[in-house]
Amino acid sequence: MRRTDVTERQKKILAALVEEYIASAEPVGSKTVLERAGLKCSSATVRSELASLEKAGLLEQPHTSAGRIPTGAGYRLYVNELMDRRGLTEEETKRINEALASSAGRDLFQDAGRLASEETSYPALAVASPAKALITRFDLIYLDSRSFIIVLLMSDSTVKNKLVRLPFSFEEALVRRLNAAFNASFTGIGREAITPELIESTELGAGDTLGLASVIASFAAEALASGQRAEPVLMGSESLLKIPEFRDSDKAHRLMSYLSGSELAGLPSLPGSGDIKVLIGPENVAEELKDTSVVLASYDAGDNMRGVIGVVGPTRMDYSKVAAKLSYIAAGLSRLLAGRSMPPQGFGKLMIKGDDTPHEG
Amino acid sequence: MRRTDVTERQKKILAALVEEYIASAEPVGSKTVLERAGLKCSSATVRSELASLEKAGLLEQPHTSAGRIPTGAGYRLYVNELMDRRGLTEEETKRINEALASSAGRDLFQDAGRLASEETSYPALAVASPAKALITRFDLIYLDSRSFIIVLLMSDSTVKNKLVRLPFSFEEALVRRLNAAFNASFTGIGREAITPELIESTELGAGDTLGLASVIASFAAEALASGQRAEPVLMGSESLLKIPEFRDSDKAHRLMSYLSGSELAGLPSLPGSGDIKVLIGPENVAEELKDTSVVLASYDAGDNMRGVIGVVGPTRMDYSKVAAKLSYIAAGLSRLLAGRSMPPQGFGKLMIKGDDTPHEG
DNA sequence: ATTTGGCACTCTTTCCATTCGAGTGCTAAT
DNA sequence: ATTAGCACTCGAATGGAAAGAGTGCCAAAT
Repeated sequence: MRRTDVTERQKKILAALVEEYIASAEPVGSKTVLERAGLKCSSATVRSELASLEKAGLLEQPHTSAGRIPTGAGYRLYVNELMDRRGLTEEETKRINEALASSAGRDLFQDAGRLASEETSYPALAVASPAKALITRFDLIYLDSRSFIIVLLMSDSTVKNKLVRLPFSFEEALVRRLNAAFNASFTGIGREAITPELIESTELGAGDTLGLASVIASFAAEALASGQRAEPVLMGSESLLKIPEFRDSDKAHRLMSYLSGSELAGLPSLPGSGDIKVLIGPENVAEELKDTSVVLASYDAGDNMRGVIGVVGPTRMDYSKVAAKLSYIAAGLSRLLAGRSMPPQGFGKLMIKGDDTPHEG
Repeated sequence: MRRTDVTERQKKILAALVEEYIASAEPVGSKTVLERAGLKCSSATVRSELASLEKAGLLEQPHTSAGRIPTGAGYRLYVNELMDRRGLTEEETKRINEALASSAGRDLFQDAGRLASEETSYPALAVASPAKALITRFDLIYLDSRSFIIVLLMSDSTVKNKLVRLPFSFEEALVRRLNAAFNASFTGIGREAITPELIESTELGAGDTLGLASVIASFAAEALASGQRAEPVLMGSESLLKIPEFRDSDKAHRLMSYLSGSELAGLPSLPGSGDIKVLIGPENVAEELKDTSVVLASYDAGDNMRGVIGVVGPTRMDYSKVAAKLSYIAAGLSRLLAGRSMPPQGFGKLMIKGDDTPHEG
């Protein structure tokens, strides 16, 4: 059971078996291991070694008289100690760089997720860790006697806005007074601090008899709340269907439903920035992921925000490649998001940060 | 071949067969038809009628000595003339109403898509037809000597914004001058009108020696462009896997890839608002959809915008139910989006319209 | 004490032949 | 026209039998 029980030769055998299994998706027998590991012994010897490894809980047999496949523990040992951490080819890094660069600016999360999925051919998900941003500043832009725009500058330097159009008239002066009042009492507070009492006192303070304050407060509350929930994007879930393990429609369906439906709440404590976290099969908490592996890479999204990008695949997965690619993509994201010190595309040539993805009629 | 060749009894038989096939997903034989249609004749008669229908191109046999299934033309006749357009049950309408109401405001497209998918148990997609919105008004909010916010009010009443932070200082007065200059020369124009010359003249006019104008112009151009492309959302594609026709992983994979990857450019000329369009199997232009059916409903998204919501499923589909549900959802969307004259959720009680979905660090 | 060749054994997979059954098409009688 | 009856067809299900892959173990060899 203890790793120290595993001899050098056994490690070599385990590594060969895992690699073969990753490539072939089929139980591996003693003969095949022998070939791949290039050992100087007979298949009988390998067999007895395999039996030991099985006793140690690193391998298992689907049934008597089939080859063996790694257990979760087997993969874990492989990933921790045996795996040869090769990097990416030049072509691969180039491809990733280009893809990230070309998506510059818009929908970076989505594009990064798509990229991760395409590169690994597994479903990918990307989350920006919830920002606990507060409101730094209010601006109310008076448009005409019945409408104005609320512009909120958040502490994480995002900007949110809403156009408010009312069925009755109000004065520009009122909007100005409200602007000042909100800047005074609604900045730097959390959602729970927005109470009916606060709204009422703001209303009184600004002389608002029309209820505008409650509209503004409502939007403020919404803005504070929306930052709270992470919004995971899932890309390329259809690639599951190409994986032998998920040829079974039911299995694929279960996993896809979980991925697309879940809040991904089960996402484990995020790894530190730049780190890679590999969760192998049974190590996953979520029941639905028990026989899949999850590889996560975290990136620095700037302004103290941390994001995670990851893929979900069969336990039989080229961990080395996948980890390298995710890691590289995550680094690229960090570079693009955290620094943002490179010139924007288009006409400009200066650094820009903000929100440019509105949608809604 | 001409529809007039089809006798009343044949229509009855066709209808029974289609309905049975929709329910069972398996070729239907003469005996089953007889039972379901409740005809006063024998199975032999039905058989000869079936043979006629087959000759007319409305039915086909997967192989000799199996039951029959409808062809595209068969479904078409059924949908056009035979289908009994029953409405929704009270429970169904209630469920849809509640779902739409609860999503009020945020991510309505996405939620509507999800709803459509859940209700029909087919993959659903929702598109807002591209708005050709122009910029109505610029507001530049000066934050501090190195940053300001650009707020754009678009002609479709959405609002877009961006926080700009620069590595050098500038005066509030400059920002004010630029604000006026952009309001003068950049409102009401299309993207193609934003030329280097225009930017330069604006720069000169406002006395901008720092290049701020080009940053603002760049964002303006981006805002004008982003409205142009429709952004389809696809929901519930995993439900494909529950459908017998798509138990085959390869088939499912092909379709899912098409749906998630495509620009949905193949979406046919949209039906008029309130209309339902049914595209049966081979009627679809896209090769990938040749053996699926697409049901589309359009809705009115306000401000002259039109959206489409639809589902993709097997040709064997309960057209009546699906059409009714989509139609009802589309009507609900129209109500929520076009009018928007109902009080917003939260603290407010007045009508609100705008953009509240920023994301990006 | 480890390694090895050999061999019996176990299971799955594949293949074939057979049967089974649903459904048709045709014909002759009504 | 309709119908009962029947021969026919073709896929689906059934049931071994044979093949193949791989193991486990033992006795001999190193």
